Amino acid sequence: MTQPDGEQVLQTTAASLRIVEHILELGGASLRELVEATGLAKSTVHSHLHTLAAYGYVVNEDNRYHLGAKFCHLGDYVRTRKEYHRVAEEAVAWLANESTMDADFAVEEHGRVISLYGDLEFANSPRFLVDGSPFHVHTTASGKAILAHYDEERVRKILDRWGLPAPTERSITTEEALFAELERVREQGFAENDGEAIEGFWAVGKAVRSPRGEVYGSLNLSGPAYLVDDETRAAQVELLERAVDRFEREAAAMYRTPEDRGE
Amino acid sequence: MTQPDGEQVLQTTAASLRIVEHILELGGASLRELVEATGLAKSTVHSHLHTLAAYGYVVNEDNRYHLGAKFCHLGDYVRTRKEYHRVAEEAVAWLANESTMDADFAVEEHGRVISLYGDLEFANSPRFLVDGSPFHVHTTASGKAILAHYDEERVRKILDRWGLPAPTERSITTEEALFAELERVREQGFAENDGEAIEGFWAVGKAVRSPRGEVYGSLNLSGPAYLVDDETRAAQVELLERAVDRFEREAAAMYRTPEDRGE
DNA sequence: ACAACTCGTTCGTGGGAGGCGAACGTTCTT
DNA sequence: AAGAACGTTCGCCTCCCACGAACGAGTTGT
Repeated sequence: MTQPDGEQVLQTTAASLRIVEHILELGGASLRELVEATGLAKSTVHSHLHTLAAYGYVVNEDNRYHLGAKFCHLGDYVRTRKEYHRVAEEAVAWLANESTMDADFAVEEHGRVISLYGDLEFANSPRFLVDGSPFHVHTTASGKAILAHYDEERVRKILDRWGLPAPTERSITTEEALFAELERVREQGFAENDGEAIEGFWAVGKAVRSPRGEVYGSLNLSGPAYLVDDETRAAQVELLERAVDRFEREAAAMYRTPEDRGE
Repeated sequence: MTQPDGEQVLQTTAASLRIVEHILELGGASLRELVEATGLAKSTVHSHLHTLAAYGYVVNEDNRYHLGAKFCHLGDYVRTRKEYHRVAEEAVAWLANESTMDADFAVEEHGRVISLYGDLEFANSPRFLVDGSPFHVHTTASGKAILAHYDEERVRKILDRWGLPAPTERSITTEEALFAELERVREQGFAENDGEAIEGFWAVGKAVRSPRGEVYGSLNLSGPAYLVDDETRAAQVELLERAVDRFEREAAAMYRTPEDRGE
């Protein structure tokens, strides 16, 4: 769950947002459950829910509160907002088709990694059940792939904010190790993740960048580690590289404007 | 845009939510634009944005505020929350494949109709450009299909809250006309919409219900009115009926439990 | 059938937090 | 270099949120 940083935030709004996240976490909740989860007074939670409901962010189905369908639309809007969204979707679809693994495209936001488009089979399987919450950058292939192209200061800022929690034994736990890993990523051109976020879950990721070097996000292939040997691993990297290459060329073409020609 | 009803709502939270919706409407906005849109003080808007950003609901890309990727996850959660979501997705995919029209599945929430799953080509075309915001029940095929199975009181409550605005000349504008239309929908088993929400945009919808008669939502086919003649119209209805039938049978099988057998 | 319990809703009050305006910082423009 | 435009920070005053208590509805047990 997302924690607020130490700074000054509007407590009323923050309480409402926390309630939303508790509903998400609990998969729908009764008033009582939310009172327990938040530690607020019954009447307080009630009025938050009332407000959220008035705006359509929450629905009440026989005394259990759920998130409203409005989030679907907001989500769709976010997904289609970026100019490159068609290209990204196509890339993911192509990868999912060519590979036996899961494919997705993830972006970094506020120092966390979030999957924007994805064709996820394994991740949703009972064996792994990846919850939707954003991942820490240092535990994912996508995060490392993206961070490898940031300058050191930007990386440090993220680490300062979120730290280096270790969800598994293989997770990176020191800044030193992370910066070494990022160097390795830059050298080999892609990032790998062998059970660093989720036990037994493997992934490769490669950053997608604009001609100017800004990082859009990262294309990734992932699946159960036991399916991966040297051969399949090489094949996944090969696929990724082709997908990223096409993505970057198409995005570049899309952004080309008269002034670019002049320069 | 969603308006709060007259009741007492938490003003701080409400202001934050309104800011979110303004960002959506404006497709990303600067602080100044939001100050103008909301009428609040610069510093006030700023602190709202700061709070929303702290929780990941808003991102700042070079001084323009956008909605955060977190909405994608919340949206995905909402979409997959309902137990029938797989069945609904399959039904939409099947319809989209069989028909030349757009297919979608919509639900009623807080008196508005919202499309949960959809394969929308025409609706996103420049000619129509359906914005994501929820529709009024009386202007859509899905809304009418759903309302036809509600009791009169429930329908009146919705009308009292939202009224009967007329986005086009063909829109239904009186309660009387709407109730007559709902009666017709019940008789023929499906609802039709000929440019009542959007000029030149046609749709048919049919409610999907549980064995107990609760309405899950409505499956719909839609597209440009100029593509529709008597023959295609009949074909769409035929497809819809088959899809709804399968949906209902599969959903019923899913919910069948030992106790249902006993009763 | 009644009482006891649980859970959701409503109401009135005090104190803290949110909204405002002014001042400051920063980035472009001319 | 001066000015404008915009984002950010600060401190105070007022209002509105958070609380607790009382109420109502629905459920269980004996």
